[in-house]
Amino acid sequence: MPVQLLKIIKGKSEPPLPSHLQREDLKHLHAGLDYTNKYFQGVVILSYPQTKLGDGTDFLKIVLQGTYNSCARIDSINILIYGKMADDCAKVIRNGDTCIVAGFKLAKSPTAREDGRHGCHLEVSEEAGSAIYVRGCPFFFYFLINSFIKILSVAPKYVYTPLNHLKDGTVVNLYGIVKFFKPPYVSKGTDYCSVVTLVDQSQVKLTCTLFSGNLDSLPKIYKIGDIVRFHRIKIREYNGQMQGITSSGFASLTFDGTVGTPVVPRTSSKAYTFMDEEEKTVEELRIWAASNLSISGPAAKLSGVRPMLFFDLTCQLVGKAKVDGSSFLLKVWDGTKCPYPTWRIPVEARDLEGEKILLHRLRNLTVDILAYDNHVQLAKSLKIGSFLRIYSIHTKQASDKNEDVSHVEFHLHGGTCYGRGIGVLPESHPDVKELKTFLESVELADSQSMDSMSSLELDSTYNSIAVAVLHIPNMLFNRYVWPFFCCFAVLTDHQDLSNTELKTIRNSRAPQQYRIRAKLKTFKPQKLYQSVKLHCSKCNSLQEVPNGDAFDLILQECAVTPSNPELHSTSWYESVTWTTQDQKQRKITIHFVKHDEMLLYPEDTLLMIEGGTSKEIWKLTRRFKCVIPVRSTENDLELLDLSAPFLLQGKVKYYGCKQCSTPKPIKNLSSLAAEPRPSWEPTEIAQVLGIEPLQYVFIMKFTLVDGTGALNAYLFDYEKFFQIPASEILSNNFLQQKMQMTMNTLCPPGRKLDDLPWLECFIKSYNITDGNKQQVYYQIFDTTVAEDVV
DNA sequence: GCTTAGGTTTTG
Repeated sequence: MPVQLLKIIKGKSEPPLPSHLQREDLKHLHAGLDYTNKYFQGVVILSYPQTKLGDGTDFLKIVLQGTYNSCARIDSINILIYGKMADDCAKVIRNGDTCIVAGFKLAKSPTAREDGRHGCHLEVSEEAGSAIYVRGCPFFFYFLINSFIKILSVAPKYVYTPLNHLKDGTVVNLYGIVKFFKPPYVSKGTDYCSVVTLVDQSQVKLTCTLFSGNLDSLPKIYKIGDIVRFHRIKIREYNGQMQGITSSGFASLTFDGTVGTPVVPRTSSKAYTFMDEEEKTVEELRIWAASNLSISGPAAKLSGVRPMLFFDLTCQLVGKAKVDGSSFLLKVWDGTKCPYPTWRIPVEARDLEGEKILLHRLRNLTVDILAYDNHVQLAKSLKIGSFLRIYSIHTKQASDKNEDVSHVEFHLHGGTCYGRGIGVLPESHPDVKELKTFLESVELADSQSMDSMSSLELDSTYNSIAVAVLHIPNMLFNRYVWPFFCCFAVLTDHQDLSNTELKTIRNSRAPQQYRIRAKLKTFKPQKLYQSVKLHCSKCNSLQEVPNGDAFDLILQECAVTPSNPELHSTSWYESVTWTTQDQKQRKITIHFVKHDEMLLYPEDTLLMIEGGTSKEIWKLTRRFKCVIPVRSTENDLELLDLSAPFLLQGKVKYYGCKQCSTPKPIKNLSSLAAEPRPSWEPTEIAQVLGIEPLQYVFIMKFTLVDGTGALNAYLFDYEKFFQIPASEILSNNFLQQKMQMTMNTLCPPGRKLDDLPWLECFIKSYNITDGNKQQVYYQIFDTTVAEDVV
């Protein structure tokens, strides 16, 4: 078997390689030497399409990256494979596979000057007695390598054309804010169609007509104000205006347009570039839109519908039924009750799809929506239980025959004017999460009331639910609109204590607990970011959060030590080395920790990195679950100095206590990796690595007054007081704003003492002995800033 | 490779 697949079992190849073979390093390959008993090992980083030579011989060229040469400038070599072996290899080899090539001939590489690879290439064929052993790279690893390469490569530089610079007959990339859209619908041709009108800072509008046979490859726009990035859209002139139309290779990303929400692209494309620069563009468009476009507030609820209007409804599908050829019935609910009697469309029981019990139980909360004509096909395909946004539903008032009572009808008329149509929202959509939670609370209330109430009483319960629901859109609105947001009260947990005057507290012995009513005269530090510290719960020490420069310095120092190739690709991680494309040609080594080999998701993967900069590490944290910076020693990988974070997850750097940590071998991570679905919790990682984790904490000094006296109380808070995790505030502008707003409300700058708001909170007193002097201190506890609306 | 639609409410 000249081409053989190997498995690695406990670090050894299975079947074992012939014992006479010796491994040869890339740098020892020189023309004219004898390589009969040598083999070369490398990772496939590129394979060209299989071809035939002039004489009909099969031919395959692949590129291997050596794994023994992490310092060398040239780290890859071309392998030319001839005859049947080329055919065999083409069938099994993929990027990321480890290849062992034995019985090769060495020849001068004619392309070395252009491709920058080794000056020689290896030639192999069955006739020459060569053998190739391939160790398959698990698919997930292959996927990770590609993700990794994409993140750290110099990404192709896309140029984006402003909407006022579009020219007829060009294919361009562009950004825009969605001013109007038709959700994808079935066209009269072969494809789905979606019409999208965009606008940007140039105030110029562009209507794009997008076609695709694949519903998924059209942009995932859910509301006006979303932001899109289109690649390779063709510009044409139509009726004297520029028009966009899908061209081959069209791709799109869609973002929520709300200022302050995470910039996460919605896309069906697995391979897309999205870097800091793109994030900045989206944020700029969001800010521009917020002050230049009027984007409507929260969507309507069934409890808010009026007859004779058009509205968009976010709802869940409970039942569906065919009515006739040109109309289709959708039974939906959103947890609120329509204030008018609504029509019921009679259908045959056997035509009605949906859970009978649920349909009956929710009969007073569901409404019948009739979808016509072109919407029928899409309506038919909807899954019961899915979450929908139905655009431009028409409510019509009509009287029942022979009766005076009128009812409201819900029509989704034919055609796509005004964006009329149906969109399926993914479960991950924030509005769906919100709706789901609400629906669950309604169902719960419903099932509880079912036991004790008659059906007549049930109806009145629904009415009261509907009243409660009316407040929800306001809450939604205010979460993101800061000028209307205010926290004006401080709530406490223990309701049994009554208020104590500050004078009384100052005259009492410690330790004790009190509830107080006081004003916040002043607080320290005034620069709020200075209030964030790192705390060790074991030795109770506090320290400043190291700044980013310190981390960079440590990384630079570590990068001097090259990665030790002996430590690459073990039983529990796979390693890849990468040379940066810039002048410095730095080596970066990534060790992907294996867990369940079936897992395909970078976002669940932990990796260790050697030789990266902090910028590269942050890039990796955006795509992978955890990043641990490490360095090589002779025998093992180890953590860096504990002045550097031992782990990065999301936007948070996790530090360990220098006094209390006793770092254990990195190998201990493999025990976590062996779990079926590791959660990679920072605390668990810290534990197996022997790290005593430091926790981010807010430390502040509040000077409180109440007319009877004043006292200084310390705030020591991980999350509870501000409802903001201290760990996240340093990397999140939005949270910083929120904290500043909270403090401005508790202690408005420039306000006289009389005009300050009253706060209620808990404080406890305690004694600190310093030498022979005893002093009483006060600390705020069990207190949360309440959010409310002015 | 070509078509589909090309925003501006149905008339059930």
